[in-house]
Amino acid sequence: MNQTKLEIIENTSALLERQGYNATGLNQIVAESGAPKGSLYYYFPDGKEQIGAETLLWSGERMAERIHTGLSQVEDFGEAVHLLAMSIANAIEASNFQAGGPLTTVALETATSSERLNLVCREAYALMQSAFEKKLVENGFEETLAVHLAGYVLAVFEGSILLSRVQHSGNPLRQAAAHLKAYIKSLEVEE
Amino acid sequence: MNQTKLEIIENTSALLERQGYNATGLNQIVAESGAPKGSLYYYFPDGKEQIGAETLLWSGERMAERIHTGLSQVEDFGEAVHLLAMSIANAIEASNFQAGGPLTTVALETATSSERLNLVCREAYALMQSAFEKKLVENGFEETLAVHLAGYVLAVFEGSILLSRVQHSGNPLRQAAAHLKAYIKSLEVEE
DNA sequence: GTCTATACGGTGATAGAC
DNA sequence: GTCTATCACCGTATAGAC
Repeated sequence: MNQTKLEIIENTSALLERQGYNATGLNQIVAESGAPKGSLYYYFPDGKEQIGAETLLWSGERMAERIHTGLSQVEDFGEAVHLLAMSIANAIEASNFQAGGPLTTVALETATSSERLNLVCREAYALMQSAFEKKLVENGFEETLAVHLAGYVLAVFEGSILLSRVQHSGNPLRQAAAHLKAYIKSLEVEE
Repeated sequence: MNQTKLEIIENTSALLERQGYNATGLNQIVAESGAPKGSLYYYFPDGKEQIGAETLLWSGERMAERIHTGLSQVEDFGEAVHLLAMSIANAIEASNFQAGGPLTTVALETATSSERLNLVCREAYALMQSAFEKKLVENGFEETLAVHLAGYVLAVFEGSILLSRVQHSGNPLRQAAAHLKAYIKSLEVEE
């Protein structure tokens, strides 16, 4: 990918994370990314919606990677998920609660207002869910259970990250991680 | 509360639920609510932010009520939570995924950009969490566990409602409800 | 590929008549 | 209490020079 284009996407990702889609203007994107002002519509002929779509897909891929590498630190799934949640909680606090993933806010803003952005959000979440699912299968979970459980884990992460950002504290995420770990352990025993 | 003011708040609540805060304009609010156009700043001297704040608090109270009455249908907490989730899943589908609570989107949009709205979101979530917590205490859960567990339940609801809205299917919420019920049952046994 | 200038609609907010 | 008129500003998008 072109260097300028990548720079636009990277900076847009950060803006969407902080402000969401509707609050982020094109002027702000070119200002923050330092990209040539006249080249925006050259790289993204469809305008803002295309910038959003490409940014969200790119972000989803990076998030899935982060989940994958985070989970690979420990073999046991319950422990690995707990560790990952703790590291995210620290990162959210360090960012002054402006981090937490660019997807959630935009996904809600566009769930019914832009089909293009909605579809790309679905794909991004699917990538993240797959990362959890893969680790579950490695841990010996049966395939269909792994899919459902991965969706549940994703929901817990998203919900507790939301509460952490709103309450300006990493604790909701940390407590959710503890409950999630306990639940997964109870499933591992039964197998 | 005044009739006109209430009508503005009710309609704003629906708009925030569908579109979020930044996508909702004052013109749209007066159009949709049928309220006298000139009276907006009479009832809400601080403008849009005040409309948002009062709407979110009002919505939070109503959501907490709904949780309370929903949970009171069944005695057992695990069963009650499951039943509530199922009824929300149906409601979300019936709304074409435009429902799911006005808080989540606005809470994320304003988490770091408006202190006033952030504080009112926190209060709204606290009301909802209290509704879960109260039921847990009634079920014999120890106080501090009840608080933490209520926060976890709230996170699971928020996260899985998000996924349901994005994926245009009530299933993420339904599956999360099943996992949540199983986890709660495992805690009940231990007590 | 990148620039400047600009079109055009919509935004939140205010003033002053009634 | 409610209306209309109007403000200054910002949004996305486009045109045309270079």
